[in-house]
Amino acid sequence: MVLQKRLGYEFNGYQVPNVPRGSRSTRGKRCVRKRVVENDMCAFELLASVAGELLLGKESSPAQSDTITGGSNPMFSKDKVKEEQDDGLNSYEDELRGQKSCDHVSRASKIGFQGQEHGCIFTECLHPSSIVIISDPSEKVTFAEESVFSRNKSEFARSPRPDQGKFSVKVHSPLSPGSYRGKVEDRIPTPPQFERQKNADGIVPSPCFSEDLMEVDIKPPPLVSSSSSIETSPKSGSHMEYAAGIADYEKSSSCNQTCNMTSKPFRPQRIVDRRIRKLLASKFWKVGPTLLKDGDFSDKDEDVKPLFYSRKMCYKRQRTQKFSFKRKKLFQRGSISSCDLPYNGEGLSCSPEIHIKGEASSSETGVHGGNGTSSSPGAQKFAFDSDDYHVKLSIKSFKVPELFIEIPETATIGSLKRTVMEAVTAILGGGLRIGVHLQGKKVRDDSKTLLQAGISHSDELESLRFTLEPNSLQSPKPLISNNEDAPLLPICDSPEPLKRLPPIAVTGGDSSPKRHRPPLAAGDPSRVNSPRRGPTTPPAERQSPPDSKALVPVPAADAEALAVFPLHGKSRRSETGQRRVRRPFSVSEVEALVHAVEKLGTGRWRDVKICAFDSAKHRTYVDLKDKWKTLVHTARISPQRRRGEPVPQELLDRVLSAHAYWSQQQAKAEPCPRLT
DNA sequence: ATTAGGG
DNA sequence: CCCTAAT
Repeated sequence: MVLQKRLGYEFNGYQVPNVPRGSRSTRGKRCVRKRVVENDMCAFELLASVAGELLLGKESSPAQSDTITGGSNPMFSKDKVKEEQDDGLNSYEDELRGQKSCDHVSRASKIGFQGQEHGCIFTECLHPSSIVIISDPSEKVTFAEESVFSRNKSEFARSPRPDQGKFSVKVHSPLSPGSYRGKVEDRIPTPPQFERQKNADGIVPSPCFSEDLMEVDIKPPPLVSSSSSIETSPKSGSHMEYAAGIADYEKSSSCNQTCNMTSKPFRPQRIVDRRIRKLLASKFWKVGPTLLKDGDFSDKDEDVKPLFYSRKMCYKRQRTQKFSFKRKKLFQRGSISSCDLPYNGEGLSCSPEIHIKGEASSSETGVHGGNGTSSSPGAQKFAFDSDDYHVKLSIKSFKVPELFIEIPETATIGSLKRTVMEAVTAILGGGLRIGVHLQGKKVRDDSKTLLQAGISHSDELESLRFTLEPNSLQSPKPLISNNEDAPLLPICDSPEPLKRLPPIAVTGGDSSPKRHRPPLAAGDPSRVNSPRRGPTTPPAERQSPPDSKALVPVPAADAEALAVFPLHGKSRRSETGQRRVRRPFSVSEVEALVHAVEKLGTGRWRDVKICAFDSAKHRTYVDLKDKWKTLVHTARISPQRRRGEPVPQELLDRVLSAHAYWSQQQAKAEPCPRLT
C-alpha cells in the first residue's frame, strides 16, 4: 500500500489583494479562500483552452509560462522519489498484478473532492508524490499531480485496463517521443524500476484510472529539446503540465463521486511518528509541525466546531506571526538564499506581480485604458496631474510569489487552509522589498526621480513593473565561505537571476473581463474562523472593494525565463526555516569566549557577545550561551569522548573554573540578592 | 530583546 | 543548533 507521507503543494502564486498593512494577514486569508472560490470557474476554462491548444498541437502561449515553474522542481521530485520509491514501486507492482485498490487515489480524491467544493482541481496521486498546483496565465489555478507526468510521463499514455478500460489518456508524441519523454524524466527522475514497467510502447498500464472514459491526444510541442537540463523548455513543460492537469482533472472529477465514497476506508491509518514530524518540521516551513499538531486533533471542519476552531485559529495566528518574524530574521541574517524563497533573490520575482491601477483624478489622463487586453502587462493607467505632475499609481493587487507547502496527507482541509494562510503570511511578513523595473531594466537608483527615470510618460508606464523581492538579501554571497552553505544554495544564486526570472509586469487597474474574478462566494462561512477578527472586524477590512477582487493576473513577463527557473532547486529546505549551517567554534573562538566569560561571567551573554563576538554576526548570544554549555560539558567528560576539533585542555580547565566561579557567585547572589 | 534550559 | 518559557 502506498502511503504517502505528505503531499507537496506548489503554489505558483496567489493573488492577494492589496490591503492595508494592518490587515494583510486577514486579507491573505480571505484571498486564499477567494482564490479557491475563483478557481471554480477556472477549471473548465483552463481545460478548454489548454485542451484546445494541445489538441491543435499549437504552442502554448508564452503567457502561460507562469505556470511552468510549479512543476519543475527537480529537487523536490527527486527527494520524493527517493523517499517513497519503494513504496511506490511495491504499490505499483501490486496494482499491476492485482488491480490493487485505489487507496491512494481515494485518499487523494478525498482531498480533491473537498478541494473541488471550492473549485480546486486536485489530482489524485498515482504514486506518492507531490501535487503541483499550477496556475495558468489567467491566474486560474490548476492542480496537477506531478507524479502523473513526472513518473509516468511518457507512460502518461495509458492503455485502457482490460477490466475497466473505460479510461484512457493517450499522449502521442509523433515529433519526438524520445526527447519528450526524456524531457520530463529529466525533470523528475524515474526510478529504473518504473522504467521497466513500461511495455514496448513505453506505456504503463494505469492502475487507477478507471472511472471514466477519456481520450486525450496530446501532442508534444515540436520544439521540445532533448537537453537534459531542468531548464526545460517552458513550452514543453507547459504542455506537459497542462496535459497532466487535464488528465487529472478529468480523473478527479470523474472519480470524485466514486472514490470519494471509498476514501474513508483508506484513510491513512499511519501515524506519523515524531521523527517524521521533526523531519517535516525541519524540512519545511514551520507550518509543518504546527499543521501536524493541528491535524491530529482538529479533524473537523471549522464549520462544525466554530468555537474550537476559532480558538485554534487564534493560536495559529500567533504562531504564524511568530513564524513570520523568524522568517524575517532568517532573511536578515542571510542564511536563506534568495532561492529559498518563493521568489528568488534579486528581483527575480519569479512571479510576484503587482497591478497598478491608474487613479487619475481625471479619467482622461490615463494612457492606456485598463480594459486592455488581458495579457497586456502594460495596461496600467496613470494619471498625469496637469497641476503638479503627479504620477498616480495605485497598486491594486499583487501576486504572492510561489509557495511551496508540504503537508501530511492526514491533515485536514482546515489545516491545509491554515497552512496556506501561514505560508502566505510568512511571505508577506518576511520582509519584502519592491523592485522597480522600467523597460525591462531594473531601476536601482532610488534617488532618481520618476521624471528622471522616465516614469512620467505614458509609454514608459507601460513598461513599468514592480517586483517583490526578498528584503535584506542584498548579499547572498557571504554564505559562500562555508562549504556547507554551498549545497544549500539554490541554483538560482547563479548569476543572471533577472534574466531567468524577469519581473512580473504590473498591469493596469482594469482587469479585462476575462480575468475578472467572480465575487467571493456569498455565504462563505469560513470567515468566521478568521482569527482575531470576528464580528468586530471593521467592514472595510472584511470586504474588499469590488475592485480589489478584480485580481488581475498578469502573464509572466517571460515564459521562458520562468520555465527555466529551477524553482525548487532547494527551496524546500529554505522554506522550512532552514536550519542554520553548523559552524563549529574554532579554538580561537573558544578562547575568546572563555576569556569573555571569565571576565563577565555566565548569564551575561549579550555582553559576552558584544565583548568578544561583536563582529561575528553569525554568533548570537544564544549561540555563545550554548557553546559555553557544551564547553562545560566537554570539559567534564573524558577526552576520549570529546568530538570535533579538540579544545586545548587548558581552555577547558579555565572553562570549568570560570563556570564554577560564576556559579558560585550566582548562588551567592540568588538566595539573598539584597546582601550582595 | 535577553536569559535559561530542555531537546 | 533549535525552541520555549520567562523575564
